[in-house]
Amino acid sequence: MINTTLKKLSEVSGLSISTISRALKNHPDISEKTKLLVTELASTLDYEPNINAVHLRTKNSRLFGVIVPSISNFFYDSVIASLEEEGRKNNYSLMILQSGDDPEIEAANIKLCRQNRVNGLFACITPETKDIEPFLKLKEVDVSVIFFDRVPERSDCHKVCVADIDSASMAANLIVEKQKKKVLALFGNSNFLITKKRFNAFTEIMNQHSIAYITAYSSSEIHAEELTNECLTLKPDTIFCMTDEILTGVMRAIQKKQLKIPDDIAVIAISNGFIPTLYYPQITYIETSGKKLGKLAFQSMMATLSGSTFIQDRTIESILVKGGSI
Amino acid sequence: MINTTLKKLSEVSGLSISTISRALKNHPDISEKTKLLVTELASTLDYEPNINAVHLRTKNSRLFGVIVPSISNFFYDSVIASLEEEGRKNNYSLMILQSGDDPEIEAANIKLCRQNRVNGLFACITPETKDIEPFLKLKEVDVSVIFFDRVPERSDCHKVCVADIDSASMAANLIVEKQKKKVLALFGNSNFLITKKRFNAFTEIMNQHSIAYITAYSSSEIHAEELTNECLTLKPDTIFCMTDEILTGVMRAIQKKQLKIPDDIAVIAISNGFIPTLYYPQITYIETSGKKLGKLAFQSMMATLSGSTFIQDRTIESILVKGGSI
DNA sequence: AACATTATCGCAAACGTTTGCAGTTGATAA
DNA sequence: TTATCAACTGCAAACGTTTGCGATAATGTT
Repeated sequence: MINTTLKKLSEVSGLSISTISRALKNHPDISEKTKLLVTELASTLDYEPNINAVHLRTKNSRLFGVIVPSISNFFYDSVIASLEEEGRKNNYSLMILQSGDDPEIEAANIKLCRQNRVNGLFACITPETKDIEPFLKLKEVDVSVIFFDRVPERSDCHKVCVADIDSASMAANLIVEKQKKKVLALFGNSNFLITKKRFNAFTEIMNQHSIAYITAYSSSEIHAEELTNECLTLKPDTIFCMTDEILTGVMRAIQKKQLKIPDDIAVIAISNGFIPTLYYPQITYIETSGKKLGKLAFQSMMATLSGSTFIQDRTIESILVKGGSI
Repeated sequence: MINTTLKKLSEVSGLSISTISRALKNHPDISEKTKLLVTELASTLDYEPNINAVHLRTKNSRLFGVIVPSISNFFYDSVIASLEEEGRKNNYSLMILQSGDDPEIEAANIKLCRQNRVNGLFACITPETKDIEPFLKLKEVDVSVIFFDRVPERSDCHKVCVADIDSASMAANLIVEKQKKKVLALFGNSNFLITKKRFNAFTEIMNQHSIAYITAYSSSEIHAEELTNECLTLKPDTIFCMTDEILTGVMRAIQKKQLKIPDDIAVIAISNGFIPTLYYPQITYIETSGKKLGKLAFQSMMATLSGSTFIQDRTIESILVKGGSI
């Protein structure tokens, strides 16, 4: 059997298609009697509007695209959840796309957004994205792009990020406060602007207080674990982890070596908040909330959609969540 | 500016809309010269077909809906990733919907699937879903439904599940093998068929070998932690965790009490594979692979889509992954 | 030269909606 | 009776595609 359409409702009821259409959307031209008749008929026949036809006709998809590296990620998970929640409130749907950090898939995703005539796009770019022209070209067809988390360096686009400098400073200052002497600091992908900023902020404070430190970059759990194993020979008293992935790798190494936290070694991380709570004592971390980011990104989107030409460049401030790891 | 359409390409090139359309899809009626001209024009004007119009006209969305409780979940994450991978290969898109285990949102999601004219639906029902008629009604409009993981009890629908009885038996048998004497067994939501089956399989083996056991149900980390704290006073030598959520709760309690694994207490879990690797020693677990489930579910979908009337009822077999926790 | 064949291409309808405008009622007022 | 008005409802075009069919021009065949 085929789907119920306005035409079918029209045939069954004897009313015209336009009357049916108007009755279903509570148009004042239609009498209450007719409305009741039509809505009842529609529900018994399980009528659902064909959204393709609606969007084609109205030229409004009420759809946002969102491109993330992967949905299997504590941080992007919560960003998506938050975007969806806001979207639901405002009657927008989400088309979730994963880039896998592959620029080619990213390009294909942008194409999908165009084909689907999204009203807006939330984008988190890959480490290898050199050319953001395809994103900016979307503006020509009236779709606004909000970059989030991993954003291009140029200033003529909307951005929403978690605190870069502040979060690293907070971690560094806590290390200072706890009078630590030798720090192993592990940072994420060095291609990202956020990594550079955090690196600079962190090391600056270390330098100011003449705290010895070793730094390294790592983008995977396994690599972080290996790095930790190597560097533990240098006897650091503290390890700083810029991401959840790094933290899990570091913790594997620490646990394997049976080191006691925080006595043998202290740990502090920047995290979305789940992983640190799995250990005992729980890991002290600087929270970078995906939920807050999603909410703010949505606000920016709504602002540009309602005509604001102002370039949005916002930051989520971090908070310190104390565990017992330092 | 507005999007480029076939009409616009037609006006610019002087060719008819139909010729443009056929040229772009490499129709044999069109000469190579014309094709080249059209494709070049299309790419300079950034033409992307309006997918709404295409779907409306062709009556084929090449879209699958997938309803999960939440995408922030190790298991459903990997199911989705797998479905997407298969979908990409077969040129299908995914509409990802979260129910939040709320039957009302689930109903709204089904409605969305109808509106979007999905070709098929992968559904994981909520614990409170009593009436699956809305799902089955989709068959009337030619969309096939594959239930996965949490499935209805009735037999007239397609299902793909992880091993229920086997995975519990494997865990139980390992406990027997290790000559454990007193087991705390924590199971998930008691509404689910899979929980009942695992419960029965597990307890049967315990009974056969006269092993003492305490059982309880838990659906959250916090509750699992509380339960563990209470039951630890009974001095079990082993804890069995049916889900990752339970495992994290149990581990919190164990770590807080500073118990040594596996000497003070042994732990064994049924898991998707990530959480058990975070601890040291790593937790021994029965793997229930979301990736495999996704792949199999997709196969079932393709089978029914290509006309098979055979009721698919498949199971992913489990494998034992040894850690050092028992 | 007359005809058949092939290679190209265009016309127009259809998919299911929405919506400006015009048409049809019935009642009321003059 | 006729004009006026309000309350309803329908007509038809448009959104951007796809596709069966028919038209035209070019080529080959006898």
